[in-house]
Amino acid sequence: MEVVGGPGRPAEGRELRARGLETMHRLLVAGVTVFGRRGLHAARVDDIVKAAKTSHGTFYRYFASKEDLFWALTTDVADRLGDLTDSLGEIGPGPEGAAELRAWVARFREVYDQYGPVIQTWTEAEQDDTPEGRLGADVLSHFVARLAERIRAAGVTTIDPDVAAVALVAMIERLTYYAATRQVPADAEAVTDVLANAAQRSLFGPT
Amino acid sequence: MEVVGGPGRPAEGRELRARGLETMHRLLVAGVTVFGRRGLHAARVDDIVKAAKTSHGTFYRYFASKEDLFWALTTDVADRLGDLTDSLGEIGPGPEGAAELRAWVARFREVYDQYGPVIQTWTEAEQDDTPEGRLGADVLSHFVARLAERIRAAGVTTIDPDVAAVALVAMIERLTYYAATRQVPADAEAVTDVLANAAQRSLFGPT
Amino acid sequence: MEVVGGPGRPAEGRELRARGLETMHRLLVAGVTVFGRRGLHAARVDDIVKAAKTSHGTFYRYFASKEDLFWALTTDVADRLGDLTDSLGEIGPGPEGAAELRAWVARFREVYDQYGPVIQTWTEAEQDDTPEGRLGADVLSHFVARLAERIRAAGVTTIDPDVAAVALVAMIERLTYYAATRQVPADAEAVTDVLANAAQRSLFGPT
Amino acid sequence: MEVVGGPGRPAEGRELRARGLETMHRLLVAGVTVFGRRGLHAARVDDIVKAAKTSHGTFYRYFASKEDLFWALTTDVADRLGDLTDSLGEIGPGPEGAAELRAWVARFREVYDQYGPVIQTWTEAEQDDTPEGRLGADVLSHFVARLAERIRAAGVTTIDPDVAAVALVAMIERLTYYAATRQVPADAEAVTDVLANAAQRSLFGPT
DNA sequence: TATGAATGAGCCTTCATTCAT
DNA sequence: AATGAATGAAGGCTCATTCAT
Repeated sequence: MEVVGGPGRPAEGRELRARGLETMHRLLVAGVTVFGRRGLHAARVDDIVKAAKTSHGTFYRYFASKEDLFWALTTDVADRLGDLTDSLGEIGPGPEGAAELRAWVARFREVYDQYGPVIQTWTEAEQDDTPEGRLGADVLSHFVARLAERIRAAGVTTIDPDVAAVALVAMIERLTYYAATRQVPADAEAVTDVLANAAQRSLFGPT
Repeated sequence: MEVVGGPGRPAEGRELRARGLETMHRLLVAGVTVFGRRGLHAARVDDIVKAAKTSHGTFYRYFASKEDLFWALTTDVADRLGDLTDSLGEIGPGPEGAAELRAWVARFREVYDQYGPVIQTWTEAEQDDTPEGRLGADVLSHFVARLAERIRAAGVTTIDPDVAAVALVAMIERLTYYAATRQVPADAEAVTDVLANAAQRSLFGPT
Repeated sequence: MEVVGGPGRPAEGRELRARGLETMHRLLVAGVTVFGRRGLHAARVDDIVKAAKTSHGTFYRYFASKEDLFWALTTDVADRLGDLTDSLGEIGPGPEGAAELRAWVARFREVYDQYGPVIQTWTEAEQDDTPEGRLGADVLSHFVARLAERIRAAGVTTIDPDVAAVALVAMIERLTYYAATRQVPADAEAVTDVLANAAQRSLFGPT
Repeated sequence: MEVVGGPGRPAEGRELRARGLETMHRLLVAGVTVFGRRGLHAARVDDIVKAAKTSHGTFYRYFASKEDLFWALTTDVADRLGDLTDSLGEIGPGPEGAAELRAWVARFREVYDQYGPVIQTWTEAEQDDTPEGRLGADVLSHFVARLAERIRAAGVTTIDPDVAAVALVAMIERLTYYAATRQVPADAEAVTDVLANAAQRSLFGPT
């Protein structure tokens, strides 16, 4: 569960030296862990700070609030999922389409391995009605819309593409979650196979 | 979003007169609403009490704590889902199987209409490690196991029944959620159709 | 140092029973004391709460913040000073004018006995630029303007009425303060005499 | 608002090179500004450090604490006011006395122009009960006592010299403050005239 | 049975001060 | 001599829960 790239921006426009950068990175990683363990509301800044082996004062040097850290992480995920979304190529009933779908699901899982806990927390009831609170939902909407477009492009007519897209994303997200948290007795590959398979078959019938 | 039957048990074993029953019922209903709007942690007793048009003191006459109310609701849902689980008959590639599945999905949606917000909150990270906290997860596990059993009984071998069951439940739950919260532009019937359809095709190929 | 009338309004529009009213009153009185002892910024809610023999939670039932309590007190003083301002009758070189002025100074001292600490805190540097922060300054401005008007009406020309008014208010406020805090070895009557006397002589020459 | 002479003593007894002196001077000036803007308690070291265009670490090379800086400034003002106090010559009903008083008020204003914000902050409630905290009050007391002595020496009997002295100082300080902060629509000369005039007339009758 | 006032532990946030470079 | 990162004690505020009426 390592956070690799995430730029992350300091509260104001300060320039950060290597040390500061490292500290902020530790906080981001700790955020993923703690939000994943307790959820946004129940997570205490104290937990995050302890996980990052730093102090309260330091936390607020880099993030304006607990929520700010969460949004920073959300933005990171949004970027990753945005890239992922755009990377879905043509799908279809044939083996190439199946391979494409499978590769895509595999890449989704990679993002999930890093940011899963953040994504899960998006569903923590109704992140209020602030623009930031809706960010998670927006990312998912965009994600779904793109998939629907691909399904439509593939000429699927036996099923409503929009609804199907939601259903698929739901399935992928939840199952990946169960796999990541080991609530399902199957390894990553197997789960990816099942997902790609089920998706393919739901859309196009048996391969 | 009305809570109809809910057994409802007072904090201790007191006998309740009509008025008390009424008050408790209002609290249960308010609980569903408020937990759905804000999640377990962010929900304030004050919100619930206001929604139920009663007072703090009264709340604690009926429930030992905020969590107690939540568990009461969870138990209600558990009962409902337990019944639902057991009601799933034989499924298979034929039209009878498809009808069975569709009817089952439709019944699931009924429960979801009443208790959706509670079910969603089950996913709020890490309901602690108390037995009650795990109740939600347990209910879902049982639900999934039963479905896996039915899938296995139907002779499906092209796909791992356990994994497939998780995937289906995930899909059903999430999509019903989107439909219930109107995040998906399709009416209840359409969504039920898509779900039953996709499930059937994932498991048995095209109908 | 007793706060008598001050309506004081609860955070929202709650109706208050006798007990609540009494608690709020204790908080207002405690506020005067503590703000007077430590100033607005250095005063801790904890101090106020202890002085009022109540708890943190209770404090926030009645006031949204420390500043809110302070503004409530400021509003009270503003009312009192507003009344006082309007009550200044005709002044002039004769004995009636002198008597009027003396009575007015005496009434000022009464207000000061109750709310002095709040008035002093108004001068705590630049209460920011919020409307509330400026309230204190505004009250004083109005107070001064009214006095200037009376001076002008009395036909004083040897001295700029506006400047003279500021000077008088300054003198009255500070000296009353020193008297109230016993930093000056003279009793209330003596100080009132000196003030009325000095004012009268500054404006109209010796009596 | 420039701090010119200020002895300036480093935290310990270090010798300071030109650069260090410069830095310390910038901190003293920044202190006057910031304390004036926000008061002693609300002023943040961060504000001062930013205003002086230096860093936290540097601040503590020169001053042991925020209060230390404040006391340094207070000591400076004390010196200036001490000189001023001693410079008040004979006053009396005649034109020489009037001229003396006027010149003295003008000199007071000069000090106030430089250190006004510090003097104002002296009134911030209860500078604790430390010797340093009382320094401001002590300076004023001494100032008042000296003036009272001069009044007594001038043979004034119609008014209590001690009380009159306090009243005059209060008037001078506040009015100078209003003039310095432009809360009064009159220029420096005019205010000085009014003050000298009012003082003279209060003590000795019309000139 | 119901109400609303009171309590206080707990969490978020700030900021004076110290430390490492 | 200077910088900026780090620290942690304090203090504001919230909210679950209890109490008195």
